[in-house]
Amino acid sequence: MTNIIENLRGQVRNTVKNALHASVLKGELAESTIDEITIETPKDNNHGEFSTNIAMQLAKQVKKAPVQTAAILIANMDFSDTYIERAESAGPGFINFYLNKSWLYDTLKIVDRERNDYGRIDIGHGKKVMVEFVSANPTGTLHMGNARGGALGDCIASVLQAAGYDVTREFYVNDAGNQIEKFGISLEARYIQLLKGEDAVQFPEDGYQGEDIIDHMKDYIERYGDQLLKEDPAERRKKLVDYALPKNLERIRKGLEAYGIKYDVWFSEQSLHDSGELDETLQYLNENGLVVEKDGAKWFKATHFGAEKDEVIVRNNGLPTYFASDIAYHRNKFQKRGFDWVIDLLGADHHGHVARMKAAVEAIGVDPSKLDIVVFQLVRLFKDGDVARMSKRTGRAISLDDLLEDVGRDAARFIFNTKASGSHLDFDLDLAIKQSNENPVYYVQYAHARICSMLRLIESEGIKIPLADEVELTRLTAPEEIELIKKIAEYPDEIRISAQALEPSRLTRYVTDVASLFHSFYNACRVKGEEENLMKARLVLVSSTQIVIKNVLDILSIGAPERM
RNA sequence: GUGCCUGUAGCUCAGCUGGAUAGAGCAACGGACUUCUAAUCCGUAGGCCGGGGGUUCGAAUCCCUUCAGGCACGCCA
Repeated sequence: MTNIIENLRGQVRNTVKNALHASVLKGELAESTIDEITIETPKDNNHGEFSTNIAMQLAKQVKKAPVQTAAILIANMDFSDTYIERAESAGPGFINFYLNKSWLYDTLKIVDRERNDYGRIDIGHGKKVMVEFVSANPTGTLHMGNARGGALGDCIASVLQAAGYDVTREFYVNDAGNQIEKFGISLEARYIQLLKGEDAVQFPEDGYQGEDIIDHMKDYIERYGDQLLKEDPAERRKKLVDYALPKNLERIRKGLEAYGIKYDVWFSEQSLHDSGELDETLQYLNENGLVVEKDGAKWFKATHFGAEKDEVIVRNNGLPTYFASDIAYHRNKFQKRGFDWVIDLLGADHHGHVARMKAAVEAIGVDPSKLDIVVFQLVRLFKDGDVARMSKRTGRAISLDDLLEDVGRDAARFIFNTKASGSHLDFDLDLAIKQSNENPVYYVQYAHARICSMLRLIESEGIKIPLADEVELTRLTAPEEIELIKKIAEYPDEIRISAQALEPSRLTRYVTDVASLFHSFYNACRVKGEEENLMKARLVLVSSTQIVIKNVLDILSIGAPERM
């Protein structure tokens, strides 16, 4: 639960703040106001561990050149009880801070103490947050878009858990409304076609063309025969939907589970109709003057809340729209179930939903900042060097099941989390399948397996992996060792940033960096066979690296193999 | 036409709240296995940060404009 970097940053910030006070008190600097002292981490090692640009920001107020201000501040700094060794003015007026190496050795002690919990922080304070993701129509199978949304949503949820939030993963089941109608009509058409021939009935223009619909009906006929031919059509469609829908849902559930995703709640849209919550919501909006009638339909005045246009919530045939259910659904999330923060994941093709959903949340009296909608860009699939166009209409998309079979869960989850959600993702199927160095997931897993192998060998020779407190960590001085420890120290802060940005893709990059620094260390330094104290110190470092890699892969739900 | 996303090395992408000399992986080229896993490492090369303006001590980052690609603009979800 220790964020090392954050603590150090705090030390630096306080040092600067105190120096600023002291300088003003002594009359060396004019009084000034500054919102916040920003402490940044320079990318160049020669610039120390931390730096601040305060002297440049202050230049105008104190009417002094930044370099001069920096010098005054440095002269007034007190480093006692901190890890800071020295501060230097550099460049146009930066102040760079150089730390005493002991912070690195203390880092290894923290990792050793926290073990599986290393990296966990508590910025969430147990706040209740829901992450709703995938929520695919149960009328068909899962496709590449769902696969990206799934990997992203699940990892966002895990990162938030690691950051101290109380997280609920939820799948919204669209088991009501228009698309279920279409589902029924499609099933019915296939049912009749299978029994009476292709030409017996025309397949509806906007029906679901997928093979799975036909398969469902083949199975149904096998079990129950043709008795539904004589049935009233509405009743017939209902029976077919009642048969196929649970099967689809079960298949979706199993597919996602194989992908490493387990939901806490499967929430039924129909339940909002049955419980009366949908009607209540419509009534609430109506009573608050947020509904207008036009052309026989009822519209929600989304424009009142900054949206571009109003939205139909009840059609002129009297049926509520999907959007109406979604308002009731969010009312349920916030008000019935008391979530403090709700995160919805949406594919870019639904980004039009963002503005109206925000408006709707405000309309039901909830602070819209409590709703975050993460819009992720669509996936372009490459195969044999060409774009493999996926078409939902013809049902020829690559399914999640295909993906898991061809690519595997680890590679798929890793690749989907290498890109920021906002960037378009090219998924190279051939590369993903390849078990070679071109495929980044193996690079990380290999580092882990390599460490496990080293530790196994050492232990087989009767040497115990020592505790960090028992060894001379100051023996670790090689640049490869220092860089690796620094990277390990960053982990808790990396969790913090990933959680705040809702970007787990940072973690795949982070863990790749750890692996890379480890491999460099491995090639530069030997462990087994070294002088005993050095070997022990390195064993602690190697073991810490293993812990960090394992912890990150756990968050991403990617396997950490002990052998490869 | 309007709105949103994206434009950074040959390819795929990082670049946090504006900071110091723009990074990584892959591909290319040259090296390293009698020693803890070579699915590895070390090195070389590769750039008008789409273009043009502006804001300021300082811009890949912020603002305006323009070009290119993706997506969305329904009483579908």
